[in-house]
Amino acid sequence: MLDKSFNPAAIEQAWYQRWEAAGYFRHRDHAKPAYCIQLPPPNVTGTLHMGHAFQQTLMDALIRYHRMRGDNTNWVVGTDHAGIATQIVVERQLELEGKTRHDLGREKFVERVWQWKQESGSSITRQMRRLGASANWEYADTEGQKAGYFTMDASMSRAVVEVFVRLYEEGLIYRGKRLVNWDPVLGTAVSDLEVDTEEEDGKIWEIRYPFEDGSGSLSVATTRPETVLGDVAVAINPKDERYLKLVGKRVRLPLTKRYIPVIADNYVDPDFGTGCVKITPAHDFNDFNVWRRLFADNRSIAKLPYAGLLSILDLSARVISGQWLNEKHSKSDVAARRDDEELLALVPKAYQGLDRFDARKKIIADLKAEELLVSERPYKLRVPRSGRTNVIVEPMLTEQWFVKMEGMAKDGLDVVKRGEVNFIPEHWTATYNHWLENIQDWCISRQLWWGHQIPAWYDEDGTIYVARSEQEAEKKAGSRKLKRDPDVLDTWFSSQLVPFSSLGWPDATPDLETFLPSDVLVTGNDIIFFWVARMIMATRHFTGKVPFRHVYINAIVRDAEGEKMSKSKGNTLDPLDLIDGISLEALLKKSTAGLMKGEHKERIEKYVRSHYPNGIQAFGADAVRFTFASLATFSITLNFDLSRCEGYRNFCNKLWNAARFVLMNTEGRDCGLDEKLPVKLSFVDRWIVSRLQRVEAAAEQGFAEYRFDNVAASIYSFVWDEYCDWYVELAKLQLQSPDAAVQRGTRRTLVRVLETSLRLLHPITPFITEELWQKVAPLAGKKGATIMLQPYPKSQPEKIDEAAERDMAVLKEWTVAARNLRSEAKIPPGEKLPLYTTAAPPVADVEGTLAAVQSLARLSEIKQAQALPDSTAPVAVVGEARIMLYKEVDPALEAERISKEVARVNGEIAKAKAQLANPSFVERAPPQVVEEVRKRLSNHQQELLKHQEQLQKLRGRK
RNA sequence: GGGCGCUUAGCUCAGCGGUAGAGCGCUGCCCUUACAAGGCAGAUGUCGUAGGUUCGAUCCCUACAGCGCCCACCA
Repeated sequence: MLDKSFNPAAIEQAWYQRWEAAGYFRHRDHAKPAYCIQLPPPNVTGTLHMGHAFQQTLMDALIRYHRMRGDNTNWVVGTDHAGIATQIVVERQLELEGKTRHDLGREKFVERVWQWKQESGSSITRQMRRLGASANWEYADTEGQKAGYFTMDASMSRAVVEVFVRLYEEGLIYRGKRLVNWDPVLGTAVSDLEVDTEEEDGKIWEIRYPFEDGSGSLSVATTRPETVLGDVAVAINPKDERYLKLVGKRVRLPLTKRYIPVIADNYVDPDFGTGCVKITPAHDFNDFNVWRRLFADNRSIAKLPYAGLLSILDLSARVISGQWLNEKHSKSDVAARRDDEELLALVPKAYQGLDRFDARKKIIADLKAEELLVSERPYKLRVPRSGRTNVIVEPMLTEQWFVKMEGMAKDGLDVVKRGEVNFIPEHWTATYNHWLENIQDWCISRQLWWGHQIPAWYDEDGTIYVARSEQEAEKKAGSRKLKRDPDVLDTWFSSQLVPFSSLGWPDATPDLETFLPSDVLVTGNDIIFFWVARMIMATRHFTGKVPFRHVYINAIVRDAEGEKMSKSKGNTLDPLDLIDGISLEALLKKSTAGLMKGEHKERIEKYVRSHYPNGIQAFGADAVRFTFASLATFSITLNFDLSRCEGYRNFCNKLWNAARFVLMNTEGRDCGLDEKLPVKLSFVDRWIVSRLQRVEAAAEQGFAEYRFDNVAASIYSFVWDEYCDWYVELAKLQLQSPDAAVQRGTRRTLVRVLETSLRLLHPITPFITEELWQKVAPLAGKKGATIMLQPYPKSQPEKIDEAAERDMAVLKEWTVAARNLRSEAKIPPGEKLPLYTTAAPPVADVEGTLAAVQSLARLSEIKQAQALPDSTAPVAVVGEARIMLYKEVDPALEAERISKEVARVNGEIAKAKAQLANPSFVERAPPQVVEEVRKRLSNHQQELLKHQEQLQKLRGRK
């Protein structure tokens, strides 16, 4: 006998281990249709958060659904080496030991990262197992960790090198000196996507630049005064009448002895600020472009000697003495000038060595002192910060590797346009398109140690040899001595290859043939650019195929109030705490662990105490998964509500108890397995079977449309509202039947419908369904080691029985009406009363229906008569019939109740009449709609008459 | 500045051209031998505002308001 209530902890882990050990998660048979999902590989440093749990619930539901449908499923999983994130984690550890990575040296440091990874990495994959993820852990697992592939392992790395070499050979990867976003703390370039630009409160300053000839000055505005030191020109708009005559003149750069020219460029907006812009080409993207347009490729550069690329910051963003970065200036051009000496100290000594923000302060003070500061005003500006360290990035001119994006981007746009890849919900296509249409070349080199080292070597002359190995490079270089490029690749460079590298590419493996393209990618909208777009481009380029057919963009998980989850607010939830439960004390400790500032702590504690006064209950993985499925609409956000989770835990308990009831009434008895014995099915049996077909169809449709909410809701209401609330109650009655064939039919239906419901639910709630199925299935004549590999229920339209559904609707209507009379008349549940009716229910099985109503509404008997007894007892109108619950009640109260009914019906009548009185409605609306309204009107009118009759009777009594 | 999305019951959300739905919450009455993590009954909405299209609009169109997200080189 089952326990009285559902206890998830008792079953979950045991089942998972059994499934995994039995190898049920592996793909099985390449002759069957393939179904493949690629997991967005979580960072090895990561722990499971709500977003993961949500995504993985959906992926697992799809995988389990397709596995049950007999598909050859392969959920390819793995972890990402997460270059920057992981390096930071290990560097922090070293910090605690008082060391930096430089103390260890590159080789030892990388060793250390690997060591860390083996010991504490991939804890996230262990957490995924708690959720029930039926992932193919052994697939592409070259490290034997049962965590899938690792993007730094040998086979994945091989693909990375191969891709790099091929792209280089095709001329799509190049090395160049470009302005890039530079993180001065990490000391590396980052890509455009890794920079978050937020509006912040800052200041804008206006600075005066005196003319060389002493004829006055002009003013420029800036939000970064420290860059004054690197100015090489002042620009105005060529159409700006005010300044046109100044072009070619020189101004003195404040705080220095340099003179810089006034130039003209369309980039300048004459209506903004003073209409004059300082040009700092080595430290600003716009200025760099101006410089390129006007000087770099312009022969007139000879006339503008000092307008070079002047760098004034080192790679940690401290002010240096100043250095010309473009060759023309660094060599002969500058040296030939007369005023060289002035230039020797490009940046005054006073500023050298200062951090960029200290330099800013000093420069402002000095400008003030020299009366060159015109104004200082508060200003909202967009500040670019590094996504990882949150420090302000500095545009820095450095040698980096880039991937040309134009051609691949065009192809990426085409495959989506052609519908080979579809976004779900569809509107994400616009986001994808917009980015690809405006894509810039991708800076892929990072000045880090942890990652795939770039397979490029240089000889002493700086000639580049890109090769698959050092040997290959040496072969190319001949006798020259080589040095390998120290940089590593952007993490996304390897992740973009996952759709094919995980399947064995560059080898032509059977799995590559079978599982590419995968069926659907389930991922967050935040990595459409980082990952989704790049996978599409790379996979197309190297395999000619798309990586996946569908991209399901899942909602962002927020807290119950719709707030972003963040540690500093204390509103984060750990999926494992929802599964296992957690006490308030433990939760408090956990929420405030590892915090830097004391002031947050109080606020977080307050939040936690008020939201989880008793901690969090253990809901179990099934309830958590069901909650995620129910909330998976196409909305952009998902507000995770604990009370919702509790509701679905209750649902699991309901299912558990329904099974408990069924088992109590069927185990050891005749459940109709012997086909030779007669079986009688009532319309109630046929009704529940009919309803089951409809739910099966709804589930199939829901999965096909990725409407997990619809799948969950339709099964939920079937199990609870139909099977438990009505069928089980009526089955109790049928089990009392003296007819063995009726009993047999009832047991058979009870068992079969339950067994099918378990299979229907299994993709969403795997644990409870497995546990119950093991007990229920044999009673339905089914055998199997696991529900996981049983066929998913399929709707059989021939079992839809509309007559039974209609009759059941009448049964429900009568029952509810009678119960309602009881309730309104405040009759205690224990008291049984007779019910009078003026007509029989319009059903095939009148006797059976009346018996059911009598039982469900707790009536002593049902009597049919021409007229109702002359009584003030409560009366209801059900279809053609009037029914009376035979108990004298206060006529005034009863009159009031009926008056309410009359008012409601009158309202309906008025609405219908108004519609029919409109000639154009009657003429133009479809006939069946008009007919419907007519029928509704006539029904309501009849009902009204019956109510009025009763009302009169009651009034006569007063 | 450009783009996308949202606004429906107290809360969180489905519905998207023909009598407004769910979960949670709320109100009564019940520990009725599957389940109090439950049963039965019930209340609750000028479907953001203003126009338009239509026989008919929560649903389609336009404008406006509020909220959210993404992209963008205005110093």
